[in-house]
Amino acid sequence: MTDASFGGVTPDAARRLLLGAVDAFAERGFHATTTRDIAGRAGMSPAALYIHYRTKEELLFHISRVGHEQSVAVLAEAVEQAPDCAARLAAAVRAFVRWHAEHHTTARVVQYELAALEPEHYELIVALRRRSEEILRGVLEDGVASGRFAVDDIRGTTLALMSLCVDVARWFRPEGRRTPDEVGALYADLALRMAGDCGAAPAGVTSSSG
Amino acid sequence: MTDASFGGVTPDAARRLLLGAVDAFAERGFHATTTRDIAGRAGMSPAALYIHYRTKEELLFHISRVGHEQSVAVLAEAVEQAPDCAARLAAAVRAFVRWHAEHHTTARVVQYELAALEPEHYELIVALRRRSEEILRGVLEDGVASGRFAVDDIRGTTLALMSLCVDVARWFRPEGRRTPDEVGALYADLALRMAGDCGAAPAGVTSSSG
DNA sequence: GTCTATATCACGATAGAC
DNA sequence: GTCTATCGTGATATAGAC
Repeated sequence: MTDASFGGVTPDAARRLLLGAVDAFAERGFHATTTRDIAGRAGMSPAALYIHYRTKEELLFHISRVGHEQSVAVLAEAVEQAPDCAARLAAAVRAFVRWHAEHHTTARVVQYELAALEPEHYELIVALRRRSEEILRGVLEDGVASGRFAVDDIRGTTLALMSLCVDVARWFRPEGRRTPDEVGALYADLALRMAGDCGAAPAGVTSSSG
Repeated sequence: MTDASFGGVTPDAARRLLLGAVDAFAERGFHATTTRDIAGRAGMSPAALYIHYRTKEELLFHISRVGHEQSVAVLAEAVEQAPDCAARLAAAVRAFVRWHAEHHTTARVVQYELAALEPEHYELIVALRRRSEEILRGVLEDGVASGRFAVDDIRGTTLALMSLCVDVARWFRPEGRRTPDEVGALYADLALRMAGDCGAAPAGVTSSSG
């Protein structure tokens, strides 16, 4: 099992099913995954799944909700702790990317299997996702207002930043040449460049801003 | 039908099936799409599909191959025509993004349904995709060598650029607030910033190539 | 709560008439 | 080449014993 994010889920069988579903969905996709496969990974019979979850889709919804809540929390925490807006952007992107790399299995399900959710579940998840976008956009807006960043199209740049961070879940492999932290650091630098950050690059010239 | 990229496919029924498959795969994903659905969109019976294609997977392979070949061609052409390396990067990203936005239906299938391909087909497609990456990396390398760009991690930055461009296919909607050309222009500007382009106008003044 | 066994259904793909 | 009809398979989900 790739992920420790569902440690709080009880009973034990429900958690094992959840972890099995994450792995299976990430590998094959929701529709190509069978309930037999999920139950098998959890060491149970196919029927046992339905004791803990009403449908296969409910499993996906559970994974998506917990995953999104976690990534939003990570992002929000990173933004809170940084002193100025350049540090906030760097910390936000770094933390968000690191989460998507470390939890790439969960993240892949969370980000790329949304279409398989039932309409009302989908709406709920999209609302969560919008919060991530708003946090990032807020950082960009502050930086532009304070003169630290130079961005014409804030919405468009936010969208691009989200794209960049989220897509890490698609290509990241733990056996690859970069650690989650290294990808986070690279992407934080790229984000500052995209934001037109003038104060950072050459020699540690930092102008504090609100 | 959203796409005119398969105009050369004959006979007519084979093309209609291909176009139906593109739409269906883009909407629901490969595994959630039924052969009945594809045939229905083409105005035919389920059995007719098997006159023109051996399996459902063969349809996906055909779409993926043609789509990838087109996007690589668009990218290669853009790179060839530009005079210097900054113009090359801008033109490459602009053209590549525009293709992914204009052909977002095809592009979505091409980029996000690869996992459903049979192993040998998958390998063939991945080889095509690698060529896109190499073109972009080449532009970055030239720019760094000539001193025009400032990039530490060329491979990583290439990966990020690819991510950014390709992900356009996931979120782009024709009814959204930006045209394919506008997204292309924005992303070309962002790409120059990511490359640390020093010779361009001061940060924030988006005088990108248009 | 978990199992074995199974109901029910829809899928991909084929057969054979025209 | 296209149709109607259908085969065989494997899917989700349920029933009922333990």
